[in-house]
Amino acid sequence: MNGKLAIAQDRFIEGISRIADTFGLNRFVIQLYALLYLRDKPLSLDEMAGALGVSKGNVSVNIRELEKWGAVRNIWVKGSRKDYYQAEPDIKKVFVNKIASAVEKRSEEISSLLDEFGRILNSANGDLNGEEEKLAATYAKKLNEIKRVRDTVVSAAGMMRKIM
Amino acid sequence: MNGKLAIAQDRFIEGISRIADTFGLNRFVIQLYALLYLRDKPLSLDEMAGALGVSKGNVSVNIRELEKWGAVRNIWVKGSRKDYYQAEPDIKKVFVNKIASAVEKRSEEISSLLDEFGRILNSANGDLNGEEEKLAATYAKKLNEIKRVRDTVVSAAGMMRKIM
DNA sequence: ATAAGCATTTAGAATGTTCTAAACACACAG
DNA sequence: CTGTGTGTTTAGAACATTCTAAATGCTTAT
Repeated sequence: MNGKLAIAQDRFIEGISRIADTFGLNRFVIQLYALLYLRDKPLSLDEMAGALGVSKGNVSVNIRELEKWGAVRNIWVKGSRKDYYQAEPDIKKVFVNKIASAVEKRSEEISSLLDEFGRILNSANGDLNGEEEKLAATYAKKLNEIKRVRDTVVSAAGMMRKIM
Repeated sequence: MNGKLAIAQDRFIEGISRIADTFGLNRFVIQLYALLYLRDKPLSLDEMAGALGVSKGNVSVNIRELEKWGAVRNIWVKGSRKDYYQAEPDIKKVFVNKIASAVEKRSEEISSLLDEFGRILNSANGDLNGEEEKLAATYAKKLNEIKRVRDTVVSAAGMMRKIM
């Protein structure tokens, strides 16, 4: 491959994975997707491992993570016994879906945490002295505030899905 | 403090920090903010360290992280030489700002990465054979696609700021 | 001046995560 | 059958992050 193209590719893959890293995504998973996305054709495990300078086992486990995201799919290549993978071409769909579904999932976790918090607060209601009553009231106020934050974030994620 | 209130508080702090962790946020920073937010009054470093079962040095460094976010502020308490900190009460503002500004920052990083990618591609333009030309064209197409994703995400973040 | 009470910094311990190389299991070809 | 080419799993090495306890340094009180 032409040297400049190779440089461009490596630079892109490196940069994009470093950025994704700051959002808690596994750096190498993103590198894998970036490679397949840029190349826009099916690659085998060995080709990916070679292109990224990494072990085959590593590729094996992380490509399946991408499959779970729906970011990548297994391709049948006639005459080869190898597994080939190709990136889902609609990157917008992949990316926005990933964000929106992460938000929705966290939102559910928060909801159930808040429910539990509320239940414990209620169950404490009988046996509180004056000072504790005040604290319990503060907690209850906070609980409602957080619900509103959750709703804002969820609705932004929904909007993102719509305008995508 | 009443046992049930303490349980509610600990459960909340633990749960919320575990959730935030999956977004790449430091778990303990979130615990600190959650504590101050729930209590809704100024606490000293020692009180925080005690409440969270953690060293004072740890609190010292992470509370300043929260200050940088604008999530917490230093409070003067008459007659005490200690530093007290209180949570910014408008959690929605804190939270939405944090998300929106993270998105904006990443967006700039992506923009400059894409610029660089484009420049290298252009500079390669002269000396490409047929096969390489095709690859370069693919790369260029991808570059534009990513720009559109970036714009979608940025505009969702902006919207979130508006509806907050 | 000296001591006491703080917050901060630091060196390194503890913990958590990611990666590799080798072992393994399976399918197919000869 | 046996060997070869695959993908997967695994044990532990390499690396990165987070935390602590102690050292430090600053400020105030006496």
